[in-house]
Amino acid sequence: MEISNRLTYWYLRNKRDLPWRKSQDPYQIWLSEIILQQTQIKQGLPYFNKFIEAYPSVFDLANAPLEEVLKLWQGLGYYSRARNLHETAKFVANESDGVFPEDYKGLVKLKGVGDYTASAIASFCYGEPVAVVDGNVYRVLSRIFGVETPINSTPGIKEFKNLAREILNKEDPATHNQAIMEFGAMHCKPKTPECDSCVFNDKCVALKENKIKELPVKIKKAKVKKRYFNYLILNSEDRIILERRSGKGIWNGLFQFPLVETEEPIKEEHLMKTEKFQKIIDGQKYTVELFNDKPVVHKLSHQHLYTKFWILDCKELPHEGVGLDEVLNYPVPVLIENFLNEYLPDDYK
DNA sequence: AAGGCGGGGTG
DNA sequence: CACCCAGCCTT
Repeated sequence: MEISNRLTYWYLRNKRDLPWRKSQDPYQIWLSEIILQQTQIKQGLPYFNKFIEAYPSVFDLANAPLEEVLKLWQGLGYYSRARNLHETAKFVANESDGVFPEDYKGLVKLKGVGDYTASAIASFCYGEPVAVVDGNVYRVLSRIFGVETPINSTPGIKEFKNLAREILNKEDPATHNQAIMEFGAMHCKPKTPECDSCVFNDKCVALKENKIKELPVKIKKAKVKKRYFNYLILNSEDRIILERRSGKGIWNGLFQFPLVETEEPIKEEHLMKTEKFQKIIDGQKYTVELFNDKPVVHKLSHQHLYTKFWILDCKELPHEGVGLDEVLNYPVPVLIENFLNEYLPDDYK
């Protein structure tokens, strides 16, 4: 109880004023938690406001087309969150009268809702005494207790969940959970924690043993892969070809131009010999021009995409295509959006 | 148990 | 440059 009291004491004086903290509506809490998965509040906040404005209720979200939801989500990343969000909204609206499950057990069955998110909703909305463990909680607990078990190992996940349970204030789990996360985000920060003014600086094991910089321990993951993208912008009378990505890779459900991916950087002569290029150009006349002399490097967490945009001016498109005036209505990766903002004439924006 | 999935921000 | 972020899903 001692730890929870200190966290709450700190929290009540330092907490940020955030829109979802004014609400106990499971729809709003759920929406905020999905948006904030692996996402900092500063980045997620404008998206939360956009979504609440566009979809005030779970029925509004459920009735929207997936493409519209993806377009609103554009730029936030991890797009499976948006697809799961939409699917869960349809489930709650159509199969459950718009009522969310009212405990952890029911919540965790929803698509896109795991242990963390179910615990957050259950404690914030219903006061269920379940402990949240997110990146902030790992950091705070590992430092206060000096736990060196890797946070992304199976034993680590169990150990930290148990620790979080032990210190949980079961009288007010909502405030406790908010407090420990906010404390981790704003005070017990990864790089520059403010130990001098910390409410735990009399007992923090990491501080005492000078291990602040080493904790929490995390197992390193594989390094980034390089990929070489060549996008073909087939332009005929201000209409171009867009294709929808599908499958298990990046950007599933988003739109892009016809893509030639190669193992190595590629020159124009080689590009023209590729199967995809021949298929898309289909024997007709065209002129080709490289839009960007140096490849655009787009960095994801685990891939670096070296990208060239080739402008192909041709007589007709292989199919109807999309007018330049409506391209920006499609959900696209930031890489494509950035290109379009350079390529499109101003009157199309 | 391990790998994949975005984009923005920090030191 | 490395590391982090109110994690989850699939294999």
